[in-house]
Amino acid sequence: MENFKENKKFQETVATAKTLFWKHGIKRVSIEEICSETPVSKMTFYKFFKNKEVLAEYLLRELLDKWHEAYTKIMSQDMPFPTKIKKVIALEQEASADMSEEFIKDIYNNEFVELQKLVSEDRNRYHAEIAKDMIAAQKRGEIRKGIKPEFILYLLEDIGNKVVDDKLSSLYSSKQELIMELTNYFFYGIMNNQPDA
Amino acid sequence: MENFKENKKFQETVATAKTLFWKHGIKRVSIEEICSETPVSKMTFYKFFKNKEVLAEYLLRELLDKWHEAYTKIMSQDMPFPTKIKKVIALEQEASADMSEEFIKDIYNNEFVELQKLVSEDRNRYHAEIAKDMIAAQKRGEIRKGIKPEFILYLLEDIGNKVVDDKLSSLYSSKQELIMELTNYFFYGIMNNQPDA
DNA sequence: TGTAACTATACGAATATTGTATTTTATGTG
DNA sequence: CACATAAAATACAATATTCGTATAGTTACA
Repeated sequence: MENFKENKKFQETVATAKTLFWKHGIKRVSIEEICSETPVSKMTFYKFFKNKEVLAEYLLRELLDKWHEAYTKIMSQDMPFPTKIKKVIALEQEASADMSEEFIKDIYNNEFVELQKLVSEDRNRYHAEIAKDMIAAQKRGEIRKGIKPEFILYLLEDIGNKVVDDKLSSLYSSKQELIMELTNYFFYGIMNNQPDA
Repeated sequence: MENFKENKKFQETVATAKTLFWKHGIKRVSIEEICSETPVSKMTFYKFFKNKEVLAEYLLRELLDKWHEAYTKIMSQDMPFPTKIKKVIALEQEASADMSEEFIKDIYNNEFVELQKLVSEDRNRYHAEIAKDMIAAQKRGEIRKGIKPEFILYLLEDIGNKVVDDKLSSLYSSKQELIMELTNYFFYGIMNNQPDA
């Protein structure tokens, strides 16, 4: 696959797709809509991406990489642990701010198998890293001594499951809200000293 | 046409449609989606509505009637004119709060001719009424003496045009924002004593 | 049991979308 | 200029989706 990242038309196409996907989800947006909005001809589009899902994959990968980079940066900084946690939570919030319910649904729900795979693989990877950071924090006394590292990993997995739990989801008006709640619950729940809300 | 307003399935169908239309606009929502979400069979749907646009018409008429009722109520109350204006503006805001950009686009833009007709007819009707109220307010000294009644009507028409002006729209991140700005501009612009923001 | 309201299923027709092929039109670049 | 490159425009077959209707089956219930 060629690398089009410097290509102007490519960048414009990706930008349009991001706007539309974030607003309406993936299913409700057609390739032709992306093309006419950009504007770019359909032929050029297919030069860049095999199909709509591959484009969504590209965007999602971009998002996850950015998230990971920001997370690593926060964790590597020299600041109190609770401050880091707050920043990580804010990061989460920021990333999902302009994301529609529909977009998240399209990723978690149905037909886009590759996207689900991408997200779940990434989750595993990042969870391992987060767990590592948490264990290190525990050694430094920032996380309660009583918690087993395996339990932290378990909790992270569990959050992933809870996000797609319909019963729990129905208690919240949006997935973002639920994700925030779970993120808060996780980080504050394991911390040594509860910070002020 | 039969009157189904007491029918439970009818009410459920209308409720689902409202949720979906308000979120995604009209074009992006299919009849089948409304049916499976409600849930109601397609046959029953077509018993209620000839097609999607007729359903949207029903919802829009409901909305416009409610708006009008609330407006009349505010205007008939005994309170200072600036307070009324504020309430009317708040009403406008409230009505469009959970409405997506997409829904407004679908009404103003393109293919749904009947909806546009409905809105423009209503606009004329309500404009006449608003103008009447404004002229009465002017008689009571609540609106600047210098303003001609015809100018008020002209302004109201003008607002309708500005809403669909792409050049102006591009200055705002959403149609709602633009509509609010214009509504504010109109009401505050003609008032006798500028109320505190 | 009968009837009214609704569902389930199936289906043809219309539309929309996808993905590709072919031909034109710009846009540089030596 | 001439040539190469990139993109646009157009057209098109293959699918997929959506629409609207017909028919048969189910449920609720007086």
